Amino acid sequence: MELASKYNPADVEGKWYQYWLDHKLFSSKPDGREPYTVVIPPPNVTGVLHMGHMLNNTIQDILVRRARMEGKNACWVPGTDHASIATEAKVVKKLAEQGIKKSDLTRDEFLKHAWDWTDEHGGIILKQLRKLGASCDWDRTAFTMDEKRSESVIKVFVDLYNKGLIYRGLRMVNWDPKAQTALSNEEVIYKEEKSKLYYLKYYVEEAAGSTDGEETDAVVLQPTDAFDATVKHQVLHRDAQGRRYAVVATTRPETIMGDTAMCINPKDPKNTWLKGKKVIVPLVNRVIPVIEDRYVEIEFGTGCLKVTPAHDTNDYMLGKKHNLETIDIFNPDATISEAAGMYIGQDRMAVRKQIALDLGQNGLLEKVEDYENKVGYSERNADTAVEPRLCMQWFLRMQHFADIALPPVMNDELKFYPSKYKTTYKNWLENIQDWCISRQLWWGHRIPAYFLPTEEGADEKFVVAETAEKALELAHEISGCEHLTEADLRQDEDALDTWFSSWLWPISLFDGINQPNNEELNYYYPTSDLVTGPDIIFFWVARMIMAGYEYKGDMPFRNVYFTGIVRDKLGRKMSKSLGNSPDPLDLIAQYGADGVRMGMMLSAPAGNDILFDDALCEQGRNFNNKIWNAFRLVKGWQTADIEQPESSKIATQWFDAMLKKTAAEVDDLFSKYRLSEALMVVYKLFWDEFSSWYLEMIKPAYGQPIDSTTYQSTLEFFEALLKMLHPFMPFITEELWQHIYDRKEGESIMQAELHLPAPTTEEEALIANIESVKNVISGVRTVRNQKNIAPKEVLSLEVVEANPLATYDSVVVKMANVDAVNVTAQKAEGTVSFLIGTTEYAVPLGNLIDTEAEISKQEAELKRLEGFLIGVQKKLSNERFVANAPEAVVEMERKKQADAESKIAALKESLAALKK
RNA sequence: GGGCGUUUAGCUCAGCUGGUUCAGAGCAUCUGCCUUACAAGCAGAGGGUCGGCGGUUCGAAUCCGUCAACGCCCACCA
Repeated sequence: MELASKYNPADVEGKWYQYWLDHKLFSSKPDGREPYTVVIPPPNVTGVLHMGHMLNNTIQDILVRRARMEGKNACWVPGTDHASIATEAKVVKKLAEQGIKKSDLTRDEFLKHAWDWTDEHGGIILKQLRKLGASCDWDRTAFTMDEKRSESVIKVFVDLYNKGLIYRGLRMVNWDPKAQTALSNEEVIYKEEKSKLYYLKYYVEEAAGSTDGEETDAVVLQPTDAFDATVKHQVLHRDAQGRRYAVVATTRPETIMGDTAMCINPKDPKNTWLKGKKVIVPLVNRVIPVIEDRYVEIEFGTGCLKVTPAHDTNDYMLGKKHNLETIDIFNPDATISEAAGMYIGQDRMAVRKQIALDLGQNGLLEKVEDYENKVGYSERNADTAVEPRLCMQWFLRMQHFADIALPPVMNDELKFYPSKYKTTYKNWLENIQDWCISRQLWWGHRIPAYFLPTEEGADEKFVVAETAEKALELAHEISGCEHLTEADLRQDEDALDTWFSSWLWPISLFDGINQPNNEELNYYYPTSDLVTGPDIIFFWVARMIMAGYEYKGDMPFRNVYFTGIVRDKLGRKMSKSLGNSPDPLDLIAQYGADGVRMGMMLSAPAGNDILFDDALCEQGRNFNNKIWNAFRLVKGWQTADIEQPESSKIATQWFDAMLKKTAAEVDDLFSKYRLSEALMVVYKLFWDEFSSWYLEMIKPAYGQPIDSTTYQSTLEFFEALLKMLHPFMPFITEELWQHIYDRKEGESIMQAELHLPAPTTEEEALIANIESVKNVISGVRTVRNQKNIAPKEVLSLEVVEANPLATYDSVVVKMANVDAVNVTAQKAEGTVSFLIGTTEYAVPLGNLIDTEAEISKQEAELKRLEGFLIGVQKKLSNERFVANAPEAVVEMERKKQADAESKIAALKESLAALKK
């Protein structure tokens, strides 16, 4: 077989992926083996692969492939999410481009368009995952809106409603005016923003000619005076005509049309004069009462708060408490409504500017200050500020769920990696708020609530049921009206929050809601590892834990591995607008899937953000090439029935030990989810130990055959290395595994088991000895480098007094290219020497030696050692150290001292000889 | 405002419950090599007061306190 000198991923990746598919190697069915289950975090159905997916799915694939090779029944279930709000927005946008407005379509017509869109773009991302090598059981591919999943969602909704955990109510919710839907608290992202603080004048409504005595001791401020929040006395404002007014600081002057009160803190000395008064809303001229509530911060602004119950969560709370009127001045798209009485139909942001001008012109604006505050934005429409809005929504009571979901995480039954996220989780659950689960969208699971016909003005009546037929039965029961038909019932228009379906994912994928305790569910659940980003810990992870305990009575997964966020090499988040996000498929085309996978993993320490750099993929690609070429070398050898050289015998024993040692390290690292370190360990094993040391030790002279004993061992080692690498680099390892021996059709490295025993004490000792041998060889090579002696030129090596590594001389002879390792009592003249441990080695160079340089080198070393010795002696002469430190530590120091002394002696002797 | 985390070589990071000559790895850099698997390579080398200060200890990168910088999460100050 001819092998090119460079590995070409494109030649093999597609071939092996198809092979795996053809032989159903990803497929899993319950059997007697231990299950290993992973459910994919479902990407948006119409999305495309980005670097975050790349990282996330590479990690999952590594875990799954490794588990499979450990003999577990590995099952990785793929699927997609309908992503209600995001997908609906995309469809609306596409329709708009065609000149179609959503409002012109019926629900069914719109859904037809949405399904068309989904069918067209859906699943692209799953196809892309195959390029990466993802070993998902594709036969199990699910969609959050497919039949089984939809049925599960509806069933759960009805169940929770019947349990009294779901309720419907008029509440202040986060409103996305662009998508025109409510959002959950978690879907709102607060951003620090530069804005203005407007100080508005609210004149006091004066009974004609009245003055009262309350203000006699008040300080009268002129409009030009500065405000001082810390004042401890009454502060009263009068205009030129002597009229009294209060000043309110607000960032949202456009909401004054909705003001129904002004609020002060009852303990605020500045504003006591306002107690019991009525004030006039500027421009609007509506008279509103001054109410008192401790909620108001005395120190903020002037201590006066305008209360707009319809448009601010806190104001709403105040409104309820003080029985205030609620005036909703916005339309659903955040333009000003009829109810406002002015600026009707204009956008809120435009009105803010306009009203500031109008207030100023009417002398109602005291001043404007620059101000930084936080404004909530929709997670899905980053440019749209969320508007608090009062409307009827469906909610899920969360306290019950918090109670069942907190303990297992806190007591580590369900483990988080890294564990710092336990705190985040705890914090959220302990301050849990009810979940707004309704969305004013069509794309999603429609809420199974059916309204009965009601007379004008009467309270709405509704029933909740899985189907319209069942709803009708219930309707008959509660209304007592037998003549109601399905047509009389009106189903709620709202859809459910996307996460209301994804929180069931680990159960619904095995149809565990529709068929509780079915065989598959009982086998695969709880799943093993969940790999996801910390940004969806509340959206998804926490809620899956809740649903898991509610509907299966058990955790949905045993471990959660939180990945970092993929950033560019400058540490910036990858984003479309910055254009700093490479297309993963381009990278795969350039470096190969294995190269990109390795590039991702090299930079992905658990829990830290990863700074992605193409250079890492290059490193990955180079490694592929290294593996490829090592294989070319080995496969190029001819075997012969000749005796195994001593050096090869040592080498095979040593590398066998190295394999065992490294496998144990890798096991340990995997158990801690330190995958990038595990990869690094295998990388070094292959590149440094196997390629640079082992293969060089056993390499026959050019054109010579290799003995078959060594050759067989080498193939075994190679195979073991491929297996260790396979989870990280599935394609190249399969390609070479198939070449290394003849394989039967259908066989795959995927199923090959790798289990190595831990190294014995003797093997550990051998490894340590070979480390010393390598140092000796490096020592000789350094001498060559310094003296510019070609590797080809044969040198001699002397060991002074005794050779503790004599057993391995054959290796030294071969690797350092020396004729022999001779023990001498006294170094010959004209040698360059170096120390390995306490043993002195010398390379005779005759007249090549530069005595001066050698002397200064050795003197420097002597100086360093003497300094070191002083430090050790100081330590040992410290009585408290000798008395308090453990015996082993003291003993170690004594050895250091002895070693240093002997080295110093050797150096001095050597220097004396040089100086002769 | 509360909480969490980070700070170690030019870059990205290891260094676990203080003590193996402990200051490490990969990449990058420098020097010399087209040596018959691989220049996407080989052989060597240099590089850090472990963020600052203080403390505990015989002994601190490691434990405690404090300050600083950066990052993230949560929170109803208009």
